[in-house]
Order: sequence, then C-alpha cells, then structure tokens
Amino acid sequence: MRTSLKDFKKKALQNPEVKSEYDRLSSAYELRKQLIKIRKDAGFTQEELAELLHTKKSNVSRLENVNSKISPKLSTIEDYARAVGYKLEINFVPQS
Amino acid sequence: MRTSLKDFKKKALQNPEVKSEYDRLSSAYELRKQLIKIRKDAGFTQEELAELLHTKKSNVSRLENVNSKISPKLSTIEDYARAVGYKLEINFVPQS
DNA sequence: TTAAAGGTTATCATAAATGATAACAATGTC
DNA sequence: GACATTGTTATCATTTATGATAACCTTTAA
Repeated sequence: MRTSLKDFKKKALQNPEVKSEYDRLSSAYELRKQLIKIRKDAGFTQEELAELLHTKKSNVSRLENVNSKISPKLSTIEDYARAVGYKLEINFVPQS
Repeated sequence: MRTSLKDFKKKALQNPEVKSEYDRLSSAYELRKQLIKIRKDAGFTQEELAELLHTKKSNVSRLENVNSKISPKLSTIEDYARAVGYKLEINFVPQS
C-alpha cells in the first residue's frame, strides 16, 4: 500500500462513521476467512461439507464468499462449525 | 437515558473484570443472558435501545427472550452490541 | 486439448428473521 | 386504589437468508 493511500485510510478511520463501517466489513471478512480455514483444515471440499449440512455446494460457496452481502444466521455459522469439528465462542468486548 | 454511553464505556474500561476477562458464552441461552446484561450495564431500557436500533421495543424483547425460537442474524447481534458499547468477537474452537 | 474436480455466480422458490402495531402483564411510585 | 414505566406476547406484513438448480470459471492432471 502506497503512503498516500495509507494516510487516507488512517484519516478515514478517524471518522466514526467510516470506522464502524470498516469494522463491520473487516469482521465479516475475517469470519469468512475463518470459515474457509476450518473447513480446509478439516479436509472437506465445499461439496462434501454441503452434504454434511444437507444443502448444496453453491450455498456453502455463498456463505464463504467474502463478496457476499448476506449476514448469515447465527445457527448457520454454528452448524457449519460443528460439521467441521469446531464450536463457536462468542465474546462481547467493550469498544475502545 | 440514565447513563450516557460515554460514561459507561469509561467505567467499563476501568473495571478490571470487564477489561481483562470478557464475557464468554456458548449457548443461545447464555447469549441472550449476555445481551440483557450488556444492555442493562449500559443503562438502557428495551425501548431506548430499540430507538437506537431504529426498531421497536417488542422486537428487542423477542431478541432477548430466552424462550424465543429464532436464531438471529449475526448482524442483528452485532448491531445490538455496538449500540450498547460492545463489539463481537467470534472464535472457532475445536470440539473436545 | 481434453475431462474432472473444486469453486463461483445467477436465479427463483421457500422458510425464517425482522418490523410494526396493539393489547397485556409485571413492577414500582404516588 | 390509580398511574406510569418496563417488558411480554400475539399477529401480520415485509425483508432477507437459505434451498435448489443450472450454467459457468479455474485449476490440475491425463
């Protein structure tokens, strides 16, 4: 990232509105990266996982896709995690 | 509003318990208990929080209600948490 | 260069979460 | 008692996630 762009990002994040949006998007991004990671660590393809979840690979792809506009249900994430041998741990941490 | 959000945040960060070990939950039941806890800690009624979330108190009640059969969207929980001064942290932990 | 495997995208139908309204219960205060 | 405040429950409308199907892209290996 070039310096000017970095500066812009830094400045933009000082705007509370922009920052909250950034936090939301980045957390959604992180979530999907984690989903993909635990699936691959478990050795499943999307299609195999889809079968475990009684659904189709296209739906698994949509869930994992970073560009997706959806906000999944909590149970969907829980089911996904359980199918690949994980469980969800949710913490509420004070905003700083 | 009884307690301003700013006052709450300040107080929360000074509290060692809140700062060092945040609230953990594993089940939907504990999730809802935590939702109620962070709302009350922030000094909001359901109606006040509903207004912050641009919704109605009955919907907040439904979300918090332990007997509720719904599995909320991730964004709903995130919005709720942010409105009372928290953010969500989600971890995938291996099933034991 | 083919085919197969893994993943993506578009679309539509359905199920379920959420929004809104109203009536009600519980609780405390005067 | 009457009253306001807070939270609950039921219901219906609307929005949205999810299910299903099909076509497509990308990579890899034969």
